[in-house]
Amino acid sequence: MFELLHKKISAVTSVNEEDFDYFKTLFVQKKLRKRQYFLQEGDICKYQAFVEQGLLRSYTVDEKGSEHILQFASEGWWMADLSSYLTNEPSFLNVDALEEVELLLITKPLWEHAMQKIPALEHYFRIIIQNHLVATQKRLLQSLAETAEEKYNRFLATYPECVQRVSQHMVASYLGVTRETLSRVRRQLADRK
Amino acid sequence: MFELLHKKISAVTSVNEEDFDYFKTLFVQKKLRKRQYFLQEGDICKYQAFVEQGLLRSYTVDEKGSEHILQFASEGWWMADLSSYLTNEPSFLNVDALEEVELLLITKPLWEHAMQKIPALEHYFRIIIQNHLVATQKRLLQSLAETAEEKYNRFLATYPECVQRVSQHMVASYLGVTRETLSRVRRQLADRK
DNA sequence: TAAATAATGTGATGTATGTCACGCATATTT
DNA sequence: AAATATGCGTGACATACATCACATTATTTA
Repeated sequence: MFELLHKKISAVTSVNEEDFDYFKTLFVQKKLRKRQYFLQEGDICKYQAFVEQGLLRSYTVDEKGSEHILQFASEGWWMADLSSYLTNEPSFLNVDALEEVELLLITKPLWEHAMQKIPALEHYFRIIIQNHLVATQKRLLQSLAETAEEKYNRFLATYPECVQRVSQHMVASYLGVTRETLSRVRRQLADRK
Repeated sequence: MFELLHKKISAVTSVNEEDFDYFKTLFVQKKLRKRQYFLQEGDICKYQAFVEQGLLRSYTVDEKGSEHILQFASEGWWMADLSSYLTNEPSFLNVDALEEVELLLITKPLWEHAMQKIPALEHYFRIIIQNHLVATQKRLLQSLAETAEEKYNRFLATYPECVQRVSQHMVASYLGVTRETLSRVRRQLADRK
């Protein structure tokens, strides 16, 4: 049950068996049905989730009711409203399951305790947060510089597996365009072929 | 010369004097004139910079020649093309000085060596990178959800000091609108008062 | 202090994308 | 199997913002 987590950590750093055995004890398992919320706007995000199976999304809903997806998370990724998790303030994100999911949950106090006790774990999280930051910065600049078509092409190239698993409506609200615009972009691409 | 760095680290974690004395030896100092490049697109980003004095920006230039600012960094902040710094690949960002600046520079091998040797430093960087990620995620969602006027108002509220120090052209290219649009937004706000 | 450069404002016009409305096909639920 | 919800495509029209062009005012720099 912790094979994937062990594999992901080992890809970045080495944690000895004893330390990892301890780390494992800090998690609780949780399963969610498709469409079920992991977190709703306004809740305090008590847990960070490691995705063992399935697919989640985090998103905001603006005053007009439009959804804007911040992140998809499939097997091997972490998901939370980081801001709420760190500060204990109400979350501005919603997180829900796009497929049936199996999660490993850890609270902030236990997470911090583990990192403090095991420097290799702090190293692991520093690295993955850093990579996440780099990816988010690139996405921000692309969202400022690129047209709808360029964004869609880049998404296809960057997350080919994800395109198979989520609806176009989801892709559109990740890219920051309407589903109608995405539909037209797709037709233009198809016509040109 | 290292007072500000010491203060910033102490605000997050505690590093004993001996460790900090060692950490200090890993930096070289650098001064830049206004408008001088710290890094140009295509260069390898060999150094991460801690800003002791002055103001920098990082930005991309798209095919049409428009600039998109990723970040401003004033006293107490870190600046680099993180992606290039971490991977040793050519940077896609430009970084230049908006004022005369004094920087403390550290290479990646020395930075990593310090973090490996001193867990409190890895903790410090994990925290600041994490905060940076949270801020970048919020900005990304806001850039998708908000109008030009809302973005400008939020910028005013979030970075009041920065508005004093940079031109409107810079603010506009941070917000992802043209300088003309920003000028019109400002007039509407003034007229309404 | 003159000349050059950069910053800002503003009108006229263009355009990518959003909004609204509807039809059809495919899942999902009862 | 019927009823309902969900996803996707597409036309007509609206609009926020970009682009282009030029004038005015600050700020450098020679």
